[in-house]
Parts: sequence; structure tokens; C-alpha cells
Amino acid sequence: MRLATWNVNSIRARSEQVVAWMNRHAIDVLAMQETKCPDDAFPAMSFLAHGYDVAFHGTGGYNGVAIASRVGVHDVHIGFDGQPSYEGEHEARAISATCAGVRVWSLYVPNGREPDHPHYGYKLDWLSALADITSLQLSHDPAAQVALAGDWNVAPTDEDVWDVDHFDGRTHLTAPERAAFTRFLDGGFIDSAGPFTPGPDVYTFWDYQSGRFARNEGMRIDFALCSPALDDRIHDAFIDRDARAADGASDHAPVVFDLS
DNA sequence: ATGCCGTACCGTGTACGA
Repeated sequence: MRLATWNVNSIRARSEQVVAWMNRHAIDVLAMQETKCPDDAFPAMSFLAHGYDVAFHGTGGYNGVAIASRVGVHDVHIGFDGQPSYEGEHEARAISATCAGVRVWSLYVPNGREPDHPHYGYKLDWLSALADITSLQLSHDPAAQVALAGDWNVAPTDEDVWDVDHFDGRTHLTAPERAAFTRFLDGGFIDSAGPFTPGPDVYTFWDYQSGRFARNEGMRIDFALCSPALDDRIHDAFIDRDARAADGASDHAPVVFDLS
């Protein structure tokens, strides 16, 4: 089975591009983030026409998550218990479903904006609440096959960014964000792509501006944190830079996982 | 320097992304 995660940066702008990519790479399950699309406008037909079922959750022009699968999408759940709200709203940042026995999450972690912005505290709270619930679930069922896939908006190590100095005073690299990410690893989840995509200079996001992609000035912020039972099945992973290089591409590249 | 690029939205500009 082949599982992937991709921040698509608007599904309406590139649904055909995404489905063509899934067909080309024989993707069975794709977790998508930043669909930027309310549910009543989601281009479900693009997926259904190619044999993919799709579950989606979007409330407007921001955020939005979805899971497309050709091996079933069952027990769809929106958000998670204890999910913090922002300015009174539960944002569309989490969806989960069971696909061929794997509990797949599509997660769009809040950006944080600036370290002194309320959004930053919201980001830390959001990650903490998610770590609480997912770690608890894993402790209750250590054999569970779970993939916490998505755009984590955290660069866990200095090697995960092109220039540490560039991010001085900004989000994504701060110690509290890294500690929030590490809590998932402490809870038993594993960065399953890591061993197959060694750095340095290996990224999943490149800003549209300033020719960042052409100069390979990027960040590694997209991950699937997998339970041990699922990690045991993963025998390969890669970041598809060609998808980022395409005309009209998202600013993120997909991360692909091959399971036995 | 707060723009550079790209997307959404009652939209001829602003918010957001990272």
C-alpha cells in the first residue's frame, strides 16, 4: 500500500493536478491539507471519477483538510476531543478515517504567525491537546496502526531549514514548538520518513517568493508520525520534489510512504 | 525593505501563509 501526505494549498486551484499525481504514482491514500475550500464547494467528483473516495472538512477560504482513498474511507471523524478553538471557532485542521485498517489523520497544525502573537499560544495548545489524545489512544492500543500525517508547521531540528539565522525571532524553530513536536515522539510515534530521506538540504516546503525552490532554500515541516505497528510496515519513503517543480504547483511537496 | 508569490474573498484592496 502507498500512503502520502500533501499540503495542496487550495484543492480548487489544483484538484486535477492532485488526482493526476495520485494516478501517476499509484497512491492508495492521500492526506491533504490547506484545501481552502468549504464542504459545499469541494471538488469531490475529481476524485470519484478516478476511483477515489474522499472525506473532507472545510469551513471557508482558510485551512481545510481531506483524505482521498481507493482502499476505503471509513469511520470519518472531524477534529479531535479537546481541540482548542481560535477566536471562538473550531478551525478545520483535523480529520481522520480508517483506510485498509490504518487510522489515517490529516493534520494542518496552526502556523503561529509570530512568537508574540496569540496564534502562537494557540499552536502550542493545539499540539498539546492532540498529543494528549493520540498518546492516550496509543497507550490503550499499542498495536494500533496510526499515521499522524500532515503539515506540522514545525522544523524539529536545525537541519530542517535552509538557514537557521533566517528564522531567528520567527516561528517554526522555537524551543517550545520543538518540545511540542517531541511530545509525540515521547508518546511512541515515529518520524517514519526520516531514515529514508536523510539530510542535509532535504525539505518539503519552499516559499513561492525569492526563488526559494530554485535555490533549494526550504523547510522540512511535513511529516507522518506513525505508531510502531505501522512504522514496522514502512519499507520506503520519499519526498516528490518533481511535484513541487511543476507548473502551478503547491508550495509544499508530497511525502510518500510504501507499506508492506 | 514587509515586498518578493500565490490563493481566497463581496474584491479594484486585504488577510494569510512560513
